[in-house]
Amino acid sequence: MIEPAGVIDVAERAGVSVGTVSNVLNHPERVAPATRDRVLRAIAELGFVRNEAARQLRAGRSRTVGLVVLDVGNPFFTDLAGGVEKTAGDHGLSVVLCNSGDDAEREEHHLSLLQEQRAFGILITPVATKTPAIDVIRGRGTPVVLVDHSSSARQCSVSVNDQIGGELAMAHLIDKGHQRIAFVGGPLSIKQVSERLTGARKALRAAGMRPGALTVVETRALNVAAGRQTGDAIADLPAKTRPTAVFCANDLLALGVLQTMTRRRVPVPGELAIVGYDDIDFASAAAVPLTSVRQPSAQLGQAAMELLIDEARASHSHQHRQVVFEPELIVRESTTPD
Amino acid sequence: MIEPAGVIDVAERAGVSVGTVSNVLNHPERVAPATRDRVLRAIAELGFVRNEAARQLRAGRSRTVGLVVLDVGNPFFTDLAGGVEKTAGDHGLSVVLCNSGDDAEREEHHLSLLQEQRAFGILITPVATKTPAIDVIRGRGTPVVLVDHSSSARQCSVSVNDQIGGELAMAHLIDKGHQRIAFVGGPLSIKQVSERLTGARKALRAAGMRPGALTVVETRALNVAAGRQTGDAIADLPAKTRPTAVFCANDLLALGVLQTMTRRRVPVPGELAIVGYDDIDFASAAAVPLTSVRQPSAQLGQAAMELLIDEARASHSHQHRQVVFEPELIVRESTTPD
DNA sequence: GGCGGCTAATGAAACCTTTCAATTTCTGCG
DNA sequence: CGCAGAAATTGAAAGGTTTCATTAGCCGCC
Repeated sequence: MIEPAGVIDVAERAGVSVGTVSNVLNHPERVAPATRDRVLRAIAELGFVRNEAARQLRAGRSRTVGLVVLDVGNPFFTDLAGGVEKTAGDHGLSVVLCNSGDDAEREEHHLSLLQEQRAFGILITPVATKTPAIDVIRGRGTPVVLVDHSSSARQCSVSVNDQIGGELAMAHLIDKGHQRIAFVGGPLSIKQVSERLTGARKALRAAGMRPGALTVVETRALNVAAGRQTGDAIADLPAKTRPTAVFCANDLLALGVLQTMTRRRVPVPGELAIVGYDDIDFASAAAVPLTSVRQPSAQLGQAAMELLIDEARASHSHQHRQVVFEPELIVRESTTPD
Repeated sequence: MIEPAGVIDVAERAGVSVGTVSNVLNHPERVAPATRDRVLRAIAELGFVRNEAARQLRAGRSRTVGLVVLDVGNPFFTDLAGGVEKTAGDHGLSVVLCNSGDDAEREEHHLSLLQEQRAFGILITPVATKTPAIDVIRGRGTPVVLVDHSSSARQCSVSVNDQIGGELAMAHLIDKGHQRIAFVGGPLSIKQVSERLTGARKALRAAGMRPGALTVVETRALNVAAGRQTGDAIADLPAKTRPTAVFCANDLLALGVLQTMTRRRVPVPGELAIVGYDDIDFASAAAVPLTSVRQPSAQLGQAAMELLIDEARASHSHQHRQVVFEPELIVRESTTPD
């Protein structure tokens, strides 16, 4: 293990000053080609690697953006992360992916780490609707963009209209003639979930059906395991009162429900139609391909990153914007009997 | 946007020296309780946030470990990342997740960023078997642990025995009476893929079958799309020469193949049995629940992180170790006709 | 030959924290 | 009351880069 070389060593070897070395690294056009080559050679010979900590200390701000999501296990978020990372890369920024796991404490922990790192900016799908820590961070001058979460005009956000998504899903089920429908999702404190539910209720009213036609089953989490559990609860109901369709707040839940139905030989969609949400890759590969509400996840990530960059670069003239995408219903076998 | 406060401001406000402030932050036991409280109050009042860059500059090394994986879209890797992150968190380290996407160039890019950040250590599933950059990094004193990749004694690694996994899968198919089997996976340059193939061939020999019984279909990638494509190619073959079983190098491929078969009404496992690899959550939720080779992904991550910490803390007395886990075959409907 | 105007290169200061040897303050005891 | 020893606090140095006001070097033109 050799002592790592610094700019000073490079400068010495190349016979120039440290300032010149720095210029070769950051403003190559300012230094004469001959000198530049000499410096570059010295860098290669010494195996010099720039110390990002020192650069950052001087710059006062890092080149890293934090992306805090609710669940890395959910392909929706990894797709979104893909969009973020691509756009970030195009602007010379790197991304650190943080998983809050829908836990406010972990979210807070990640946020403080990001602040200590003087993150360039933060993209976050917050656990709670009201997160004072976020305002504090923005108050300190770090741009923050809310992702998959609509918001007031006081901050930038990127989202998909969850009410419309809920309406699309519900209207589709009503259209197929279902009279007893269950909404499966939770915790309801998650905004996306409650909005989708609101949309579903709206569709119910629009169709002139009584509110009792929709039963809400609140789950503890939005993953496959919770779906399986809920599936069992539903399958246990007597066929007469059992819902004939479920609208799940995301695809993981839907896949869990579907899995239980398959195991317990409840025909889908014959006895139970299922609609999911997100249209992840696995939705179409499921036991019965899932009808699902598609969200433009990668575009969402891209738009969020672009907003963040705008807020960072034009900090004074920046106008907060709320970008809202439209979801799209993808109909598959889980709601359409052959 | 207020000027952010530094240790100096805090010291001034609390009426102590900067050294004491630093001690409150890093060695609270060294400072008298009364003083400590005064400093903590000043910190709260000023909204002081430690500057990680400066701390790092002084320390010479960061508290971040890099985890470079082949595909964040693959749940196997996100599960693995979960294990890594948990273990890292327990030791006060944070993790940055980097996606190489099986592209050597992106891998290299991530590695240089990690070096510039003076990463505490690096966990990597390398794209190529031979990656000189890794040796250079280790030579500079940064611990590196290979993940899901066995290796020579000259470095730490954590892996699951892929040959045995291949053998298990293949032996199972042979046991079910299949005589024409396809191996689907690629690029074969990925070690995990070629090892699984080697294991499959071994099982073939052990069963006394001719090598021609196994056809190798090399894919461009290990994702659902590649699986769908291969599925079409297989389904296009005349029933007489078509394999009666496929062993896919991972579950994403298997799900893709399965999806095509379902769409094209080729009965699974009736006309085509399918075995996957990794046993991701979605494998059991598939159209036909997938038989798959389970890997202890989270444990893998945990073990890798522990090895890394050992290498970092006991750098001189450290003995490189190769931890190898055993995979396990999970049999489901995709290979067992009712 | 001298001088203006230009490009290229210089080097010290600043960024903020941690460390550690040195100093001050406290405690208990003779 | 003084002193030894322990405990608490101090303050300057170090860590590696970037910035920017200066200085040096060069060219062409009067």
